[in-house]
Amino acid sequence: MRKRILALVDGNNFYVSCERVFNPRLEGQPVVVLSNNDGCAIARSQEAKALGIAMGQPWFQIRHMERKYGLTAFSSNYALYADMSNRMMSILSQFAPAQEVYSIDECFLDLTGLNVDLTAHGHALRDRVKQWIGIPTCVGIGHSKTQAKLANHIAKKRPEWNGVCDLSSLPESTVNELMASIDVGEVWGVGQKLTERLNALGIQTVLDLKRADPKVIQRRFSVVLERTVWELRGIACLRLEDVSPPRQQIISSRSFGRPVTELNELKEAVTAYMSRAAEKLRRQGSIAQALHVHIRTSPFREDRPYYGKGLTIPLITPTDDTRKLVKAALKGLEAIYQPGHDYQKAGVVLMDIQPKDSGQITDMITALEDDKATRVMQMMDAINARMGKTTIRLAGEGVEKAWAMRRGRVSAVSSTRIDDVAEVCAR
DNA sequence: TCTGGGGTCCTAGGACCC
DNA sequence: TCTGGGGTCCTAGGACCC
Repeated sequence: MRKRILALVDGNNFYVSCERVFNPRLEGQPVVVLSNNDGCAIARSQEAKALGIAMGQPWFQIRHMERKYGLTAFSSNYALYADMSNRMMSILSQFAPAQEVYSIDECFLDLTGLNVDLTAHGHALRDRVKQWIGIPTCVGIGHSKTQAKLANHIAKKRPEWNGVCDLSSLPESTVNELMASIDVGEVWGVGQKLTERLNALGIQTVLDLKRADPKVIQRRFSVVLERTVWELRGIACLRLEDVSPPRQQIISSRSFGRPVTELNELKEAVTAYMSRAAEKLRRQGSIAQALHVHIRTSPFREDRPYYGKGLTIPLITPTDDTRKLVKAALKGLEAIYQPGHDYQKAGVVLMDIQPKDSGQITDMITALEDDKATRVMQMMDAINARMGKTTIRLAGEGVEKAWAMRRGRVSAVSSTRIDDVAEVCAR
């Protein structure tokens, strides 16, 4: 059987690169993008990494670097990043017969059977993305997803590769040398806990893991890690998922901009979060038969007792109706709410998700009601799609939204909103 | 003062059944 | 006094990823 050839392409410091496209003065400067609520750094430029800023580091710990080192920070602007991502994925799709969009900033490409110089092909797609949308990328190529991931890591960390590393064209001995020089913790699927356990067994490098006995790994760890061993050896165990399966659960949860104590405000937040989750549910043509609602105080405050609780609620009949889902979620919220706490976060999860048109047997009255509800929801979604999110929403979401998150440093959505384009041009 | 959000998969263990 | 064992289903929690 012919070996597969897979590439992993990803945007370097993707969110930061998106901001730089519309603000070229940030080139060469330390830049971070902050999480929701401007809580912590979730993307860092090379210069920011060089300052020692860690992934996920709280903003309050690094904000002094603004003055000291000229650090620039942005609130996350997901509308912008999603739009840039779509453009990037669309360009990359031209370079391979099959593509799996793996996350907002990376995709796998199936290059099997392509009669080209793979390294040259990698440089060509990299140049195209840079030229057309201004995003720098790196390309890793190998015989499996895990190899492609590893190759991408090499392309990113070692400048001598010029952003493209093709393990599939290298002699086995060279690949092994590279693998011997990389910690096992860099392997896709090996996190902190597994690294510790592997190290305890004397498995320190990627090569050590590649050479481990798959059966022993399966017995002492899991079938997942056994698969990783085969993948490192160039035997592809993971398929390219070019059609994205519908979500099995849909989460909507957020920290508040300030502590919330009143049940009424929590109700507003849960109503808003469930509304967003239900929109996603309908967009993928599904219904949910259970939901989960949770609230908690800040786990970082040592001066107050922690309180967190969640409740899963089964629904008698599965639905995609925002009103029914909100009603159930609020009932759950009332059951877990305790007065006297400073709540910091709330969230909802839609679960037991099924396709809507699965041909379930219902009685005629239920069918008529469902039909009416479907039309109401369709109309709501259509209006919101045209006029902007939350143009029409449930009254329970509230108007003031004093609990809403802080986003003090958000950039303009330069690629999609015409008002913002004007703003960028006026700079 | 200030610490993200959204996912997947696997495993262990309990409940239940025969 | 003796007090099974194996299979299946479900759930909670762990680990990982970006």
